[in-house]
Amino acid sequence: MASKDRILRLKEETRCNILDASLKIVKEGGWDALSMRKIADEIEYTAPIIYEYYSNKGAILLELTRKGFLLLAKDLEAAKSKHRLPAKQLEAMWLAYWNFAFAEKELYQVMYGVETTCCEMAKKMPESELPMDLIWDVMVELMTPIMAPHVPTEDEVCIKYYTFWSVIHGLISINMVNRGSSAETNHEVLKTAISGIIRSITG
Amino acid sequence: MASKDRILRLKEETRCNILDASLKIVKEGGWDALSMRKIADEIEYTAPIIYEYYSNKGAILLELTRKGFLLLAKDLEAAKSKHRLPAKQLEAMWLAYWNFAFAEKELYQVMYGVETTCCEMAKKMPESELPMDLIWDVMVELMTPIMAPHVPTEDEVCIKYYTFWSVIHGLISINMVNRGSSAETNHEVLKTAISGIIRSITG
DNA sequence: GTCATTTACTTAACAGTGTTAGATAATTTA
DNA sequence: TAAATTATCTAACACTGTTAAGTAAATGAC
Repeated sequence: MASKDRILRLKEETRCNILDASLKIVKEGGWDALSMRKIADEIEYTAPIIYEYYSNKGAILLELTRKGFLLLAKDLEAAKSKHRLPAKQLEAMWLAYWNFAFAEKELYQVMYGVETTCCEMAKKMPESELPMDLIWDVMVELMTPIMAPHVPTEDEVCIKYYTFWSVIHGLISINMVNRGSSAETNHEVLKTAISGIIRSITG
Repeated sequence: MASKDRILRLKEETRCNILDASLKIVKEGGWDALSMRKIADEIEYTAPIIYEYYSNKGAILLELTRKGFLLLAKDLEAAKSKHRLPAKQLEAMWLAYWNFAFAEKELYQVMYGVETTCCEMAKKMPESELPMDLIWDVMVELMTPIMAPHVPTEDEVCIKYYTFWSVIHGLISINMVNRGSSAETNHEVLKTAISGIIRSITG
């Protein structure tokens, strides 16, 4: 029954190919260009086949966001591991977050609903794999020592965390929509914001 | 030739009706529900008629964003006029910005490309009516005295302004996508962020 | 008032979308 | 080899934005 395994492996492969094809199409022609028939073309099948791997187009987008968050989490972990001091780690992580958004622009877009449909989608995500919940724990762990000697309540940490997140995400999305100001200015804003918040957190 | 005037007035009215109908449809069924045929239905015409008022669907969205920014600008002006101290004015304006985003959720979405298509659109906007350029002047005027006695360079003001904007917009969009945390927490974040930045600006 | 012209509006169609049902070809099982 | 299962495709449905051609109504000139 080794053939069963081979078939299962092939199925897993086309499942993956569908995602790859989708991302390729989006990278080439934007989110509007993404259609079931084009995906099918790319993987050399006809459209209905896709529905044996994903229940609908939304499921594909959902899987792409899942993939995106996994990648982001990996990047953040890597950034953290490059430093020892919590403050430095935090700074490196948010910088990595920023870099990810532009390196994987299309993924970031689907992750944070730069599209209405995705917006609805994000709300349908199972609690356990919510966007930033994965990273939340790590961040909180970092922020608490930074705020020492003051021992923050959970609420305090929460507020600081959301502020942090907002600054970065806001900067990114304004940059994407509003074609932002110069790259230098942007990086300046980013650094100012990060160090400013870290300073405001430091006890 | 008074009939000419009446006809022109009627035309202007249906032009407006198209926008109203669009907004109504979006408010009832989300951005996905918006279609030319549904708009036509709403204004009791057939679809092709719309193309005599707007060259395509994108033009309708563009006009909606324009309308949105005008409304926002009015709200901000009103908020400012309620205070005398620059710091208080600035705070009130950003609070008004926040309130607008949720009171006119659909407009805010089309304004800041919570949709890919809109994203592209925003880039096509004529320089003169760029999203925040209208408000820019007012903000800068406010920030300079706050930063006194230090006389900031244009770059410094720019960076502070962008930081401000990012915090608020980031908070809003994270809230919209990620169904945010509790309303109290959010308001806390908002106030913390606003007062924090104002404090960091104050010379 | 009649006729020609313009304007207002509709119907029909094209090419595309997501999605489903039914037919067909290929493979595996008995 | 025959039956049953699986893989795949074709055709269709109900939409989408958009355009071209046709029809009815209002307006103009004589």
